[in-house]
Amino acid sequence: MPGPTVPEGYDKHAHEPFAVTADLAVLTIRDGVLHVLLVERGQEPYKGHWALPGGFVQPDESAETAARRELAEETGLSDVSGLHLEQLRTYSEPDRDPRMRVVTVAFTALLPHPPEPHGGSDAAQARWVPYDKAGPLAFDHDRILADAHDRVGGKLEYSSLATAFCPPEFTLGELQHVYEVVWGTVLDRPNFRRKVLATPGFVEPVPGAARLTGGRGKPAALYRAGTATTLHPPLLRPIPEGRPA
Amino acid sequence: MPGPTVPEGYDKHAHEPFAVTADLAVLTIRDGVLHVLLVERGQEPYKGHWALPGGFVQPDESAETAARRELAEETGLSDVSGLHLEQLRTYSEPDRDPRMRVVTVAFTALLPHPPEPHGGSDAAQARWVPYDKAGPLAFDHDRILADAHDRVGGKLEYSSLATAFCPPEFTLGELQHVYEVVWGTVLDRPNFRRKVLATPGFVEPVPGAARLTGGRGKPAALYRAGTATTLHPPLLRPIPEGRPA
DNA sequence: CCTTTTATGGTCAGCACGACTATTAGTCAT
DNA sequence: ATGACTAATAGTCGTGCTGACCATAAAAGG
Repeated sequence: MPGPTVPEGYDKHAHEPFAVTADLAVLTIRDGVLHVLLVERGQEPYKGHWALPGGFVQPDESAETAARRELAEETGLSDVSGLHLEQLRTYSEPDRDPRMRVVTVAFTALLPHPPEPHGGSDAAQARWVPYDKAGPLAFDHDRILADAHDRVGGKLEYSSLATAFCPPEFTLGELQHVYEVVWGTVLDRPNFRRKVLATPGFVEPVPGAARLTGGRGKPAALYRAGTATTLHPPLLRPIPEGRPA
Repeated sequence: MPGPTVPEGYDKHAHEPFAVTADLAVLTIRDGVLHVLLVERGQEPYKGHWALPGGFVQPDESAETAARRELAEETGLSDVSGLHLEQLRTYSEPDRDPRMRVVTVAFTALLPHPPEPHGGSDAAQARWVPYDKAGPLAFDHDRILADAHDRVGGKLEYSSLATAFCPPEFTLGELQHVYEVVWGTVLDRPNFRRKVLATPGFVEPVPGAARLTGGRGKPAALYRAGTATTLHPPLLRPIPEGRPA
């Protein structure tokens, strides 16, 4: 395999030092509130500021691989293979890092059950922070986080993404809670139920008359994520339109 | 501004030579068929193969800026400021370029009226190729192109993206044609009309009783793109579901 | 003048959806 | 126990969107 010398046909400008990182917007629901995983930076720049977890892509990694590796490191989870990880977009403004040229590929990760506050391996410290209170972050991470929230909120409409926030077996109430928390709305429970059950492949009941205990009220039937990835018809969020400008 | 030396807090691995490129999936409709802009590679690797247009991101550019610059160069258009350009995703597999580590940020561009076959400035030659006949492309460009098509097809449902394929003033028949060509389906004309006109902000009529000539049949009223970017409710494509696997 | 073509207008049944009420089945406090 | 409370589930009903049609208007071409 040829080394990193410049082959003919490539402009030499290509070898300006581009560093490539993978940053993660890890979202979960804790205590009924949307939370995001943040780390406190221990180095300049933005030392002491909170930031999205992430790190450099290694020479033998894809950005996806790097993101999953970072996710495992930061969350301390042993098995991140089943977690939902999705590329968000790439941020490449020349001045987004004051020190050098860093292009970051941002990812969105969704976790069902929040692993305890944990301490990342290399990161200074990592914490779950309510999405609303995720104050000014380092670099352009505020925008990345906002983009991630937008993307997730939109994908809830036409994909079965909401199940990624839920454990393997969940109740329809838990599923509805995901929509309400991410969208910041309140949904009608019977109507939500009717819609979900009428969407083929969204969820499938757990046959063994399984029921969930623990809370008050009538026990709820358990469901598993179905085989469908896209929802037809979509589950539209209430009245988000009306801003034609 | 500090030079490209490694500041403390950055892992030295960050400085493995990552080249960053911006590649474009430029789509348009010619003669009622979806076309994509391809260039023939004049250099190894993949010399003689067709590929998506693109090029290296310069040190002072964002990927978006580089993409728009490349778009102007490849299409020969003087004004690309009004064209729809959207980041698709980033492809970073370590072996996607046999020579060196190249991370590419892919973009999708939509053109209303196809500029003539043109000859790009630096590229060997550029041609409009029907989407169906865009044979095996260089690198992983087949997948990029397929991803672009998927993305565009999906965004037609819930955004006013279709107007980006149309000239500033267009008929509802032309707009419908965009949907039919991208989706590969046939739509009912009266129903399409009713739906589009009922969606606030999608299109607005050109007041000056303007009408289009040139073809057979009754002249059609002209419309402009409205102010809305997202469609509520969405314009769902017929029967694309049913594949729960 | 008649056919062809395309745009536009309208009808009608089915059903999806929102709003709402009712019932069931648990926990908890007294 | 017993009643209050909570949450899940079931059902109803009217509005409005949708798909499948049919009909008419306005041009071009023979």
